[in-house]
Amino acid sequence: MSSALLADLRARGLVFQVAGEDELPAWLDGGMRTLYCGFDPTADSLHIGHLVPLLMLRRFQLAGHRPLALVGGATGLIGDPSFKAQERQLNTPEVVAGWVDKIRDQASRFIDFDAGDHSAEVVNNLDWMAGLDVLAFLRDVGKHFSVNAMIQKESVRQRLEREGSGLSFTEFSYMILQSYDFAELNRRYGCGLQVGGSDQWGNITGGIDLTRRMNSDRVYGLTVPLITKADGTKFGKTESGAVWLDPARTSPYAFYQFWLGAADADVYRFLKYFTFLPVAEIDELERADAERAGRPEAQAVLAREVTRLVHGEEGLAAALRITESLFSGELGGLSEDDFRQLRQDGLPASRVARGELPETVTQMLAEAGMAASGKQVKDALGRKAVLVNGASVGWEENGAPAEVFARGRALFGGYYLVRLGKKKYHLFEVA
RNA sequence: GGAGGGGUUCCCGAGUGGCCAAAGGGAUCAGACUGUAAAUCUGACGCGAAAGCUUCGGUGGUUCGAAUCCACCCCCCUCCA
Repeated sequence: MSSALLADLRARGLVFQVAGEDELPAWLDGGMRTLYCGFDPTADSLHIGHLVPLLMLRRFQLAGHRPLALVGGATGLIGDPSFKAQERQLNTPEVVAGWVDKIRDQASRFIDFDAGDHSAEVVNNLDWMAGLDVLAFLRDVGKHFSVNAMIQKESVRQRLEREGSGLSFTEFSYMILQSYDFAELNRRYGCGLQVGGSDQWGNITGGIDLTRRMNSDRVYGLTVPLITKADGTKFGKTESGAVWLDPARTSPYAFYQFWLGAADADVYRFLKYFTFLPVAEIDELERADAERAGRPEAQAVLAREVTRLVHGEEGLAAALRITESLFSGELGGLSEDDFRQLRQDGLPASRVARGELPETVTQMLAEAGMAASGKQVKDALGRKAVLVNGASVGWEENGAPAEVFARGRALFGGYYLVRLGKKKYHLFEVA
């Protein structure tokens, strides 16, 4: 059942490195296997950079295996130095503990906890690390690690070689902690495979070695590739920062828009990475798009699929509702109810008292978060790139927000849909 | 403990007394072109509507004037012990 899974993963380009390549297919075919992937709490939400490994767990579960999602309550207190340019700031245990809870809930949505013998589980490495005493750790675990080998790892090389940065013992030890996780999960759950991002290769192989030494068991590792964009810029960033999985941080609408904006050069790859659509279907879509010459459909498919995966049917419906009303036609078609709905569905919105309008339009839009600074709004105003309920606003009106947001220009008494540039919308309610 | 090197605007990285809100590149934002693409071209890019205000690790000082000079402090790196 599982060589087929591996073949599919390869076809999707999801396999970057494999530890134990020769035996892994047979091992997977040999029955239900347990695998894990770790997620360190470095914020109160996961972001789309975590999506590929998260979906990986699900892919394995769908193929009949048992996934463990590990939340790094302990490792999150230390900080992974892998390929990081600088030493990281430590977070307090209270803060990390709070993040652990949130991330546990998020990760849980992607795996099935009610799947019989291959039901997923969420584990926290703080459970076995918290009670570990230093001497036991150094004697029983540390003794298996060769510093000579550790400093050879590519993941820390930069920190060791580059002038201007350093590596504390704390972060250097991270690899040992993660390795110990693997050995511990192997002991507790018979876990035999760790998946992770390509930056985790060093940590994964460390765990494989430790498991062999401590448990005399042969275990495997698999990394997924780093997601890149054809234009060389970093994947997963928008002007407002990371794209989060938490709807309170990145609304389903913004999430949907992010994927919709995928470049042609990336979109078919992304479909393979981030959706469960069969590869053949994706290839067919690519062919059709190429023939059509014009606007491709792939972005819409990608946005729909991934938004549904992360935010469910309801989140997707909300995203589509907003997208359609904003980008495909007349605002006139919207009812007062629709405006309320838009706000609820995640369109950025704010409420201002009519008596408390700021002195300038730039101030108003910047404060609403439509632009990083008033300067940017100024630029947009000067280029006729600001529309209020469809009507262009010029720089000369900057000093008169009361006129720009006059009652007579409102929709349904107090709604002003402001557009800045081509894609940024904000709903103002002036009462 | 000793010797040396370094901390500049989101990032990289110039800048050693006025011409510096600070070169250049990247990222980002806006415009044109388009498909809510890509590439390209244009403009913006510390904050502010403006007057003006606040920056170059920190604190003091020298000077008409400092990112640039001096003192002390903090942090980082390299080598030696």
